[in-house]
Amino acid sequence: MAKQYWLFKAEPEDYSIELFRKDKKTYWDGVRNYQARNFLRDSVKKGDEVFIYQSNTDPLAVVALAEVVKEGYPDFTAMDPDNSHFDPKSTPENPIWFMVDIKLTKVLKTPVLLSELKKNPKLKEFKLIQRGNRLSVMPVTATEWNEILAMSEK
DNA sequence: GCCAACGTTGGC
DNA sequence: GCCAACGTTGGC
Repeated sequence: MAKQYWLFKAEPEDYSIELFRKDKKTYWDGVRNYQARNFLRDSVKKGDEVFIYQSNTDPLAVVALAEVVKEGYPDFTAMDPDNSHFDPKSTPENPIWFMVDIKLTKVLKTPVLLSELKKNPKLKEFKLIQRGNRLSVMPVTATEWNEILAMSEK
């Protein structure tokens, strides 16, 4: 299958890029939205590339690139009562929530700001900038991927 | 199965 | 802090 591209959102309070820089590799836990879950469980494949986007912070921007190193498997934080993402409905026999593992490929020298993405006419269709979008895992087309990368290298 | 109420997300 | 958008819940 051809390589696919994704965008993962993170709030720096939850998981910052500084921490990712230290970890190098991490499990992407805490996704509690069914549409995003379906992507993680069914569509995100090993070798796919991922934009890491920081939300609810300043600046709002795509800040790093990552690569999927392990495909969807049950999110164990949903089964840990002490975890803030605990969901009693998810059990080892019947897990509801899924995660993938990613490794850091590159921290962008110049983050691509949300405000810049919105200004780019080529990215009019990009899901992230659509009004009301709340998905924390979303597909990115190859065209969008390349365009956004190019914006970072200026 | 409908839909109002409620909670959360996330930009501003 | 506000609020629009949208997902989820629960009464009927």
